[in-house]
Amino acid sequence: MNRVTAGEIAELAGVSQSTVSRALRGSPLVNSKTRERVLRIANEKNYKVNTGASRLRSRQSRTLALLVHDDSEMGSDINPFFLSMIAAITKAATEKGYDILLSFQQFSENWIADYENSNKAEGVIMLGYGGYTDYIRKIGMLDNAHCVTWGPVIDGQPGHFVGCDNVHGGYIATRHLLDLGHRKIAFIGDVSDDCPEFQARYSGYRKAHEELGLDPTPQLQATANPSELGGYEAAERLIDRAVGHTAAFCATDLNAIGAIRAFRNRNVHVPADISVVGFDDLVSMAYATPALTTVRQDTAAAGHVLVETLLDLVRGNDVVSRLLPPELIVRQSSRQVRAEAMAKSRAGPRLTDAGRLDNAAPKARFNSR
Amino acid sequence: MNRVTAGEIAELAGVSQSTVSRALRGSPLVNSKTRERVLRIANEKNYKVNTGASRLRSRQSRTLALLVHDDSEMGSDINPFFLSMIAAITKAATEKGYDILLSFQQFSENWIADYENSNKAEGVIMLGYGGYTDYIRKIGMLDNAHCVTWGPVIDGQPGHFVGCDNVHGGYIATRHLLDLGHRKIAFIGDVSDDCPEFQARYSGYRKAHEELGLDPTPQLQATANPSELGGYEAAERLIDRAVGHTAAFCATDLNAIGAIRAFRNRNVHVPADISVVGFDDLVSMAYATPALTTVRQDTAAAGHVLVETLLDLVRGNDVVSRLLPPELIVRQSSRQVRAEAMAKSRAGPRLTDAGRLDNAAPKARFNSR
DNA sequence: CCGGCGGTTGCATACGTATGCAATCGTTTT
DNA sequence: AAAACGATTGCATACGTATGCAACCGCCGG
Repeated sequence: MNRVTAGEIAELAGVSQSTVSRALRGSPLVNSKTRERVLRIANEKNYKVNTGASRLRSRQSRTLALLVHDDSEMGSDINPFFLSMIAAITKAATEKGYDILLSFQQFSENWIADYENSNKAEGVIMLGYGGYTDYIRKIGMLDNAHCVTWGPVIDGQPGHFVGCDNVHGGYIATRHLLDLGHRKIAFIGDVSDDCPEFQARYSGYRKAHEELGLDPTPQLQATANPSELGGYEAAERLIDRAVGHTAAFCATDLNAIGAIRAFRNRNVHVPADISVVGFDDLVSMAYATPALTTVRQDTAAAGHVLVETLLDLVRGNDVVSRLLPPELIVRQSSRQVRAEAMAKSRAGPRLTDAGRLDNAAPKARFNSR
Repeated sequence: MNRVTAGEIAELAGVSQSTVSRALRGSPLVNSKTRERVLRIANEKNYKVNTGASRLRSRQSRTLALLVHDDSEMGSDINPFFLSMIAAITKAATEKGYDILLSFQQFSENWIADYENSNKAEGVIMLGYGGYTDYIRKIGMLDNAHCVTWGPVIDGQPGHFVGCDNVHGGYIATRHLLDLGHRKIAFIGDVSDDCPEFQARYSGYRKAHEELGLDPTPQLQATANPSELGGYEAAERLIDRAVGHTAAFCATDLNAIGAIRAFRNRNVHVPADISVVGFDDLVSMAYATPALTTVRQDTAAAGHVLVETLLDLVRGNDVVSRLLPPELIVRQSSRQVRAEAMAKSRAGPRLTDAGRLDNAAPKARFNSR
């Protein structure tokens, strides 16, 4: 516990407490010689400004709350992508001199107001509340709500959002597969209104097709909740439909991992028989077998933009929702379509497999990020 | 910003500010009828206690700092295991009514004192400071340092540590391989003084051997820093040594993933030719190919123990360092040793591989955690 | 010589809460 | 009936800082 107060530092420095406060906060009112002396003594005595008093007097907390949606009741782990975002956001906030109050919460009505009413935080960043965008938009309409949400950015919508350009992400992923010669490309992911992000990825998928005058049948779309198991089940349904797909674009990396496992179980091998592209670029995707071609979201950039946007909001500046550009990372799960593969849409016994293919493939680049 | 104060609630409720404060904090001095009325009004007006004032007056912050070592300058991502720990710790703190202040920091001398001097936090939990255990032990000697570190627990050492029982973890992993008939088991991991955790895992590895009267040669140990690449390089060295190992116990899951990739590149297949066991049970290890047999550290339990230990410390109670029991999770990367494999220690062309083995193996349990 | 001005400093105060102490009131004990 | 007691409430204050305002000092221009 700190027993040293600004008053004691003042006494030691032969000045008043006011001057100590001003010196520490970098006020131009203080003579540089005085400031130097005060800082030296404060440092010697290991003095730190008492945050309680500072917050009370200044009515500022220099703290941002980071709310991460906790869906652990659904048995699923926290999405690794969010964990990467947490680190990025925290570092960005630290750079700006702000602390991060971390919380994993179930959804409830009054968080934002609570954080600000109690002066625990000056603003809130929300992560993983895709299912609650409607409510968040409502919150966003309140002028005094300092809240930025990582999520779908929709033109003209109320509220403040920062998100990945999912349409473009879906586009480059699909375009990559089209460029490899694939013409029957499945889409694995939820395209319902519940998941605007995934809808956008699907929309990019359609856009890439339309550019080439193609019109993918709805049969090629398989709904999956954004987990590994979701991808697994969706891929099974897809195989049973026998639509002749030679590639699959999955709305998330976890979907992709699940789909690859389902394909393998049915003796459909990636990338020999089918190419797979994911979305997110989770850390471990470079380690998967085969290493996953995917669309990377730049979490470090996202962290900076989220924090800067929120601080603008806090300062009363005008703020616009922002889209961040994703990037295609080509690894080993996607390759040129083979004529024979076009014919093979269902499982059958095969001798080749992922393992051998790795060796047969051109020397794989080791992507350890 | 909260314009509602306890005084205003008091006026509305027809009581004094003191009574409001007491009612909100659950003091037994308040009549239950009065308390009810105060709570109702406070709720209606969406009143929240101003944390600044509360902290100043009570000299408590009801906040714990969570310091995560940032080694991003070394190009490596944050260890996924720590990310899992962060979530667990935060949830445990929330249950106890404490907020978590999250920070990713380079190592510096004065954190703990700084957090407490400024009354930002009542205590500190440190994650990922394996390389600084000596310094942390010194800190631990200070009576007023409220700090618990996730790390190696060593009998009689000063300071407060909570950690996994790495010796036992190493033991059960190795014992599992021995039970499968393996007799030449490699150890991949750093056994230098820098990494007491890994030393402990190695010690468990030796203990399992000694129980059967075996004495693994030092040739079977390959040093690796705890990354995927470290495991990759160590495995390559191991293969070149041609010591005839049929199994490998890796100090971390990332090491294991890297090693499996290196083996595959040399046409040594897991688990056909060699069994591999990891350590940590990262979320994605169930998705790896083959799904990794590993030693799980229960992060949820770790979070609870860390928080409870720290709170005990804050309250001035006696505290003992605690070891948490790890658990062996058997998946597909380990299997009974084959006579022929004993002879084959170097790479040679093979037709079988992980993919086919998955199908040949007894129906693999899908472990999605 | 005086008024004034820029550069520094100190004084006094308020931020909103938690808590020791005194006060009040109704009830029980002697 | 007086006294004592328990339950409940209000009063008054201090926590440590940030900041408006006044004060002070040295110097310049008039």
